[in-house]
Amino acid sequence: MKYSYDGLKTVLTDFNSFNIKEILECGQCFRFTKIFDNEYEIIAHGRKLRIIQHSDRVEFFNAGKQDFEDIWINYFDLNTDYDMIKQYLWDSDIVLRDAIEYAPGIRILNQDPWEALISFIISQNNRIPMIKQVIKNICARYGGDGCFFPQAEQLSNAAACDLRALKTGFRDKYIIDAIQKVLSGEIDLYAMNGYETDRARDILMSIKGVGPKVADCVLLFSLGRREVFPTDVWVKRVMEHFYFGGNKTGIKNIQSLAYEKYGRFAGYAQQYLFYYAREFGIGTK
DNA sequence: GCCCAGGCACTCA
DNA sequence: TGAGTGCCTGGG
Repeated sequence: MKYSYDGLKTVLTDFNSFNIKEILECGQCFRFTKIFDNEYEIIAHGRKLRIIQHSDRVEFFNAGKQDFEDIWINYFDLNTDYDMIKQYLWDSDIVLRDAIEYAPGIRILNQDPWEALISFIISQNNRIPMIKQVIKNICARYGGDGCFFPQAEQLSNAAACDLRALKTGFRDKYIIDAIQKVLSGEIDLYAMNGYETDRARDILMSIKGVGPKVADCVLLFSLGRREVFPTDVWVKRVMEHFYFGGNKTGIKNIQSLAYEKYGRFAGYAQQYLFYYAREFGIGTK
């Protein structure tokens, strides 16, 4: 990886495994807007970033050298060797090869834990365009002038009916519970980096409306736990398709198989599989 | 009008 | 302990 700042933008060159479309549209984040093919606006960590991908370089607008080093390198997981990970997964199981080849530019973003928690609570029993809209509504109402994702403090005065007016639906009470647990200090998301994964998952699941799937998404996408394998309906379908002859099976069977086959890289495998499954509608016919 | 979507809580055997 | 059911909302 090489990068330089030209006074207007930071330009990333000599990179591998980076495709902005695949990164953003593999289901891990919600605050982005497509401007053109290979051009997106992303809002994260209190910044608005415009990003344009060319064949030989990626341009980060509104990102000075300091922001790039302090925020975006970590956010885009640029210090992780994806070639090594893909090679490991490629060797570990033949089923993954098509999925990796189909979207070799996927990366797992390192998002803010609070934003990830609320976003994935909203995601349950919901569609992606609707999830994006609800998050946008919350940011517009509580995120200040920049419409950034509001911290728990900024949401401290929100009542369930206020949230419901922003189209959260029945998830309003879940968001309220998350706000209360964080504000009271009962849960400190930013202290969970040092916890064992199982302990962190249990703590997350003590929040109303947070089950295994939402907890695993928070662990994978914002707490760096790349060994977890969030198993939503798409991942369940694709796993049943590839490993269980298209027959229904339980989440536990799927996850234990994933840990067995993909090991500490199960989270990455999940992303390749999810993207592949959705693009081809695997298991829906 | 009905069905369903990137789950979860709740109820009841 | 596991299966069944209802849930906001809006687009097909």
